[in-house]
Amino acid sequence: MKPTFYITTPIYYPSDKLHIGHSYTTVAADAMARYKRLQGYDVMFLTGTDEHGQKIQRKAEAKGITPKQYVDEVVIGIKDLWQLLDISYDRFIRTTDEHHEKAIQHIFQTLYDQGDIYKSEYEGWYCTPCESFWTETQLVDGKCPDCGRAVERTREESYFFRLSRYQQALIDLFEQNPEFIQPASRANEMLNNFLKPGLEDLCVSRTTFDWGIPVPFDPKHVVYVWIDALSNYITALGYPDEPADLARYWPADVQLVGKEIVRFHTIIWPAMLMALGLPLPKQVFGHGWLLFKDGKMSKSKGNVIDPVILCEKYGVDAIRYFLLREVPFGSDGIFSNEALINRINSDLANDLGNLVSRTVAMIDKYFPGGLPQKGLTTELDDELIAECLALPDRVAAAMDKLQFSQALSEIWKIVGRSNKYIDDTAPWVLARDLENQPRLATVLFNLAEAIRIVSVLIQPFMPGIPARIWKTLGIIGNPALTSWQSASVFGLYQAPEGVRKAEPIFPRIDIAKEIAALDALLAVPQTAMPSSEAKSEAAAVPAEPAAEAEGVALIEFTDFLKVNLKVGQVISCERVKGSDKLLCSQIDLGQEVRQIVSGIAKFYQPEDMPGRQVIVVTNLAPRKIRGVESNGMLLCATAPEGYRLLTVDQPVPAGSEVG
RNA sequence: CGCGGAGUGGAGCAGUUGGUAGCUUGUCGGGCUCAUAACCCGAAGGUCGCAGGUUCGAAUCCUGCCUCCGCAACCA
Repeated sequence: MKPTFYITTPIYYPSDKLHIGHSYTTVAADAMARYKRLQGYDVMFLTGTDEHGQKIQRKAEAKGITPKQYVDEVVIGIKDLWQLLDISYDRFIRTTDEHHEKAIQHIFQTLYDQGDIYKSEYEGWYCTPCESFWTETQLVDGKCPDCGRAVERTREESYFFRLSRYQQALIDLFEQNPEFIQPASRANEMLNNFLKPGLEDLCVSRTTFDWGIPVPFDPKHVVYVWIDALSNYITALGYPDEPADLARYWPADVQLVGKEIVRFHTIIWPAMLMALGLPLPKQVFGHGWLLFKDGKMSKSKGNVIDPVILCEKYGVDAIRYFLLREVPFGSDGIFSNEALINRINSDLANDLGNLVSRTVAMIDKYFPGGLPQKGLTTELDDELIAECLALPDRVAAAMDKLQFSQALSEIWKIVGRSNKYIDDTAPWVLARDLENQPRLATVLFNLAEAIRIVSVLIQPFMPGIPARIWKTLGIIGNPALTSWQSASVFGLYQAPEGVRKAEPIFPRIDIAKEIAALDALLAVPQTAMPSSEAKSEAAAVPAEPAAEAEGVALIEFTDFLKVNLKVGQVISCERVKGSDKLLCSQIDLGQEVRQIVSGIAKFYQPEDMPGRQVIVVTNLAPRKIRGVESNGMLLCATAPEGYRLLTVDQPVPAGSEVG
């Protein structure tokens, strides 16, 4: 029987459009799954969606459809995205699947029956209009952080999971299994921040919304995200009533998560499994984030990168290559259009693509009838051959640690070595003399062979390109030359029908032109109108339901007129005490002076503010922020470099209408 | 003193059983012409955040400090 390999991604929350960060995790998981399959493992690669909760319920209500209708639409888009990115998942779980819902009820009941879940009261501050609970620390100036109105101390009946019971077992787990959390530094974070200070029992039900799985014995409660979502990794395998796959694949070999949810996956999840008497996953890998030059990617900064657009422009394989090569898996990395294009140009077009082109061109030119297999070998060949033979093990060593970047870097050393080999052997010089034919044949044979080995080994990372290389090398449809095992042998190449010259597999990109186009495209990802270049497929592309939910609907002119905008002049400005983001300004609006609080302290100094003319929304409901009353809003552009205040290009009287 | 991460040639990064500081990209010079103005070679460029300490020897260990970033409450 084949050895098994079970790998998971988190299940994604379909309330927002997925961005490059989600793609990053999923592409990494896919590369690992493909690698293991090629090695001969019986692989189970699971991904899916976490579809319950208040936020989804509200989004659906806002659109006037049921939550289920809402998530059904979004899931179609997500699956299309995975198809676009060549994600080879074996199973896609949705927490609204009937089997999952039953399994969750079973888990909840089991934990309750054995005393791991108990009923108690959740004490907090309740805002009646918002129907929301808040903790002490979430309150703003003692008021509801959503609406600013008064909250009342309330107790809500809730079910709790006895997380505290597993504290010592978790500490032991961390200390005795350094492999459990990767990278290791994250284990310390968990130990110091959460485990050693002491674990509190976890509230695992809610009564404030009903889009969720009902607690079986108390249906006014729904199961909260912890048990509902985390359990997907076992319910997807049929737990509890169809245990065949569970027995086959559980425990998971590795569970990939972003670093922001390491805590849930290494504390709550193992505790739940302990309570259920199930083995723990062998490893949880918390990878880093893709950041921008100015920090984390987020919608509020308006710089979410759309994977769909990138794939259309550069091809899936190039994007996957960039994601896996640019940043060591586990660390944070910076995403920029320049970095992307530089990678594509130097690694893919110049190094690999050009190597294939020049090799195929020479074989075609010097041996149009086909390459003789054997020729004259010299010492110049030894190093290339030795490095090719050593490559598969190096790749395997890196992959087994999920070091995709390192694995690719090893492969590219051979690409570089091959380019150098061409210079060392100078085939065009050999070609001048018929006597050198045997030597020339060997040189080109070795090059074809090195390319063949590289093409086999890049399959996990770039699912599409290898076949194109095989076609041009004339070895497509010959499994003996393209199997994973064949990468460990040097000397297999043969192409009875000769090579076939083809278009470059990775065309070079004109940097300056592309950067400008990309910046323009990606700067407005939220709008309903894709630019002409993206339009062709964006219309057919999945992410639409989510995009709509982002509120891009057209409004009537009369709606626009509801917003009252005026030009104001800043009279004075000071920091809001105890905040590092807020400035409080007195603004002259002609008829009156307004106090307005803005989150721009990172980008503007209080002393630089007086005298500035700004655009003010004057008819916003007053709101206390950090205890300071704010009567309006200053309009800002959210540039990659930070917020930039809107202003007028010539001074105008304070209080001038904008419209 | 809330928690955590990071500071290495222009940029992005490697670099822990402490022993002459590496890679990619960029710049400059040279070579080649099979190839996607691609490829190959060479050069310039760093007191490894700062200050102490341990050591024969520290980017690497210890102490203190500085700066940046993320998380946590504040961006109407």
